[in-house]
Amino acid sequence: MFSKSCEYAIKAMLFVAQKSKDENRIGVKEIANGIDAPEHFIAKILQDLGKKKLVNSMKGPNGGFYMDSENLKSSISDIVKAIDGDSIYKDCVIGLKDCSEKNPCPVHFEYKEIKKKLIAMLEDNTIADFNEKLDTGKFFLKNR
Amino acid sequence: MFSKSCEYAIKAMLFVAQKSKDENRIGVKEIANGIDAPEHFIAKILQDLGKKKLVNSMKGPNGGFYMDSENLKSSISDIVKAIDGDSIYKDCVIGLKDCSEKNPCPVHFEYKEIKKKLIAMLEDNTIADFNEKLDTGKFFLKNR
DNA sequence: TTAAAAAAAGATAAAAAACTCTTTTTATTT
DNA sequence: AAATAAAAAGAGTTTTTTATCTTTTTTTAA
Repeated sequence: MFSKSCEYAIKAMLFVAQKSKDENRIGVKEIANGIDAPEHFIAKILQDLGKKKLVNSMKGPNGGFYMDSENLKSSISDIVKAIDGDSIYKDCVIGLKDCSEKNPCPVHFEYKEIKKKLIAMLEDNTIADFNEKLDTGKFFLKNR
Repeated sequence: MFSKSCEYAIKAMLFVAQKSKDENRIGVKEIANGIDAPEHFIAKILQDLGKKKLVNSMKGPNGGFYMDSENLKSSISDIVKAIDGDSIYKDCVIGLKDCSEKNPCPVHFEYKEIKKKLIAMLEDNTIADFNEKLDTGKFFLKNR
């Protein structure tokens, strides 16, 4: 469904949000560790997310990644769009270049409903929402 | 969602089913053309599907691919499993190695419902069903 | 004002996926 | 039996994705 980069991106964002509360910043190494991802690889991804204003960062000692209140309002959808683009939103399941109501592939109408639900899910859940979830201790970003 | 190979596989299967009615066989070149896919590449994919008994073939002049009544009973799910394996069925959306009811990722329960519908769709639709659809002329496997 | 800590940037490498080309095998038709 | 047509098999190549390593820049703190 999502690329590996995108999976890492989602996990990294949730992790940063969780760990960077009250002015705290968190380093790439800790993030990589916390979500079980290759350090240099998520560094790249976070740089990318940073350029796209989904996360903030500071260089130097005591630097790291963090989120401001604006960042916390992002949805999973925002992250997915930033990393994988909008292919999930517009591409045909079986790869028809121009699949539409007027020119539908055989699964077009059946998938339409599922897609709608999927998009709703991605758009409705904000980072802040997940923050609460993770705080309950009942959800995980990696398997110990 | 699906790999390119899998997308081609689905389209090729539907195309063969449609074009190989009453004892007819259809060649790789025609299939490639009919679904707008690279010839040698789908040849491989069809070989694979053939080994897995999802489609039949004959060598030699007048040979080609065709489907028997058993083959027509396959679902999209069968094709997906043959090509992409069962990752769609069992993998976590954000890539947790062991994501389960007891050890859920933050989106586990939201995605669960969507996944259920997706799988139902893939399992409920047989090649025979699609055959009827395509016969109406209102659905397409490629953009002219 | 220098040393250290951290992200940013750049460059390279490894692995996987997508695609192509060539040869072999099998079946058919003349 | 020979020529031919088609899939099967094998062996690349290219492109994309994933991952790593190195250098540079920025910031802080001693």
